[in-house]
Amino acid sequence: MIKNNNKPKAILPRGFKDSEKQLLTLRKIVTEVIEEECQKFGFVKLETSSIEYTDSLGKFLPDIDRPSGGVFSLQDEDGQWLSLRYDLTAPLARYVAQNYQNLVKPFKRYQSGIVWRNEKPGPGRFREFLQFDADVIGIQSNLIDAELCVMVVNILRRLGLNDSQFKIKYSNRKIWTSLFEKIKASKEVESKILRAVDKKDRLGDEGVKELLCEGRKDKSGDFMEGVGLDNEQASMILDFMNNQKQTSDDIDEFNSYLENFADYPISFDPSIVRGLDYYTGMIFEAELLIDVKNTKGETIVFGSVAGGGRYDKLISRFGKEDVPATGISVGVDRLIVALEQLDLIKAKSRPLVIVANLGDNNLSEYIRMASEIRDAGMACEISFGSKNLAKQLKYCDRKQADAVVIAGDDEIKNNKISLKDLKEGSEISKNITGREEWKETKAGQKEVIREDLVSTLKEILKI
RNA sequence: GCAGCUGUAGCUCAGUUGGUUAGAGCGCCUGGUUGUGGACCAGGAGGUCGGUAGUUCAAGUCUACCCAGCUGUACCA
Repeated sequence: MIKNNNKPKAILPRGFKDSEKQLLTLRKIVTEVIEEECQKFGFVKLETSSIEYTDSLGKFLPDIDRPSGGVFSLQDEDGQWLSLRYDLTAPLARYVAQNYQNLVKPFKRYQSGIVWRNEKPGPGRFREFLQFDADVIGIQSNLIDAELCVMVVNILRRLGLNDSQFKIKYSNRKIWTSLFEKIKASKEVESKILRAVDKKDRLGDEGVKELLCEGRKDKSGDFMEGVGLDNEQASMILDFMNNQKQTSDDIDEFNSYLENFADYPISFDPSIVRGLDYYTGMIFEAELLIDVKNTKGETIVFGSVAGGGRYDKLISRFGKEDVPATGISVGVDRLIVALEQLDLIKAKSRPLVIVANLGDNNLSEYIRMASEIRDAGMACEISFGSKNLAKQLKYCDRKQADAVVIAGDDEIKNNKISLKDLKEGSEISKNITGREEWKETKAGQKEVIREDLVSTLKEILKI
């Protein structure tokens, strides 16, 4: 007996998945809506390469201990480190810096593509996923940030969400500066505070406070050290984080655009922080307000489906002068999960007709019929395997075919064909219990003359 | 990375105080049916019990270590 010991296991690395018809179709539908909306706002499509030099992606240089911390990296023949992109913004910054002279400014581009992250996958979080980005390079004004938010609302509405099912929250990085001065926070502590505030949606005010002070235990009982602030400092931060009444010059300008969109669900929320270091001004996030269930049927905190903000320093990293920039990313796959649960999108596919094969002596006729059906815009395949009709019908069932053409020697001799509406047949069969009755009923089946093949199929498929 | 939990058939799981040949449901395959999908009936395939070492007359069951998965959490440009 041959042992399997040394053969590779047919399994996928964790955090990766094969994308099958359903997902691919939905991706296409959603992406088309997003792209159309971007085009309406004057954005132009760009595709950058999947691999970049690691150092142009950011500060994550491979080192000996962690050759790829967060990113998938490999070393080129000349010793240079290359990495798969982890988002679409860093490659955009490189592209703009590289082609700055030739670009029309402001440069508005959108891009849709797979990105890779070498980190631990969680429920609904993969190491390879589809991201969508729209960015504007070269406009200082916060009006364009507001316009991006309006565009996101348009997109979500067009995908079928109503205004009670999502909201856009915005804030501005700069408003924290004065508070940090008041509580005399060092640069390092500033980062820790923002990181704690960022967890508000998941941990609530209490959780954030624990993180700001002595630390907190997670669900498994593991203890996380806190920032070490005293009670008074923590309270000031919590008050600030929940104070909806603040403003700043940036926010005023942003709002002057939004005044024209009073019915848009866009509101200020100072607890929006988003990432770190990277953003320099306005920041925004699209949050779904619906209950989303995981594969086990448990309700989960879904988090944001889109987010972005202003990053005025990203392009100057390449030794150029500062270029103002702002942009938004959409997590398309996450959005699809939500839209599917709300039953807002369905993957429609071309109706499929199968020509049953009841003998190779009729093959020429089967091929002619298949061509006619395809010419009429339907999908059609000829059964080339078993001549057993039961097996062929089982195949039709599993393939979710809509109709089957049954034409054996008798039919062809008499210029007839039998057409079976599989969806109707499946309905009829629910009321049949006996085997003989089932066989005789030929549910959903009718006989027509050969010339009526295509027209009858169109009737059955309602096209 | 840290912590908790879980590893028995493709999937979901049962398996008694350690005791003979490790089971069930679902799924899969074949036949009933070379001219009718479902249901039904009959039969069948499929397991290094996560791994290694140990305790024992005897280990799926007990012990140690390792590995993997899940969940939480940290980091996340």
